[in-house]
Amino acid sequence: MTKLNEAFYLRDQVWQISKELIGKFLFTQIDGVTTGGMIVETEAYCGINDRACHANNGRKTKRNNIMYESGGRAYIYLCYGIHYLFNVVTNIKGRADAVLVRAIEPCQGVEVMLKRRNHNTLQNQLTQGPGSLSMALGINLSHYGKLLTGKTIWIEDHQIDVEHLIHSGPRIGIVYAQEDAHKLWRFYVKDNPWVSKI
DNA sequence: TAGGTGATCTTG
DNA sequence: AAGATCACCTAT
Repeated sequence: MTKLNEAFYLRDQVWQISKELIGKFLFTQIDGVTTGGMIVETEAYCGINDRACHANNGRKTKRNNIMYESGGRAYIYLCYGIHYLFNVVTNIKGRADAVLVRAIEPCQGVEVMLKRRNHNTLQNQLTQGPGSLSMALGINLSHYGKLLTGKTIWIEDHQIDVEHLIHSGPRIGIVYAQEDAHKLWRFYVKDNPWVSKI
């Protein structure tokens, strides 16, 4: 039950970190209420040479500038005008890598998550897909840039060994990325019902 | 399967 | 300045 420390996030090779985040636990604490669950699906986005990454070709805007800071912070952005997507910034300052968390298996604060999502009963859609997950956890732009070593958003290691269950495939929704669209940088727990449907 | 919604990029 | 695109989700 230890919170991942800064050193975990400061490393290179974001795809490795993306894979290691499977089986870890993502939490938020908002208004005294903790919500969260086990990460079951992630995608790696690798700096200026990855055509699918927001920092591709050195792009740096008001939206993505936090990607260039040192790892261990939250990069959150509005997608399609509606959904807030949560990413984990990794690598040292100046290297704009990030991991998109795409799905969690809920374990804490289910009642509050149901309310945030306007759901009555616990179903897989509650935290399936990056937009849904963020809404369930109450993540929005007020969390932009927050340190993941802090008390609002953080990730814990519960010593669960899922490595043998992790599969990989191409990332979702990035067909425009040409040859990079074929990279196997999406990681997920095989046969886990909380993983998003393609 | 279409449409909502807004930041960013591209085109003229 | 206008138009296209986009790391998505929900209800037809």
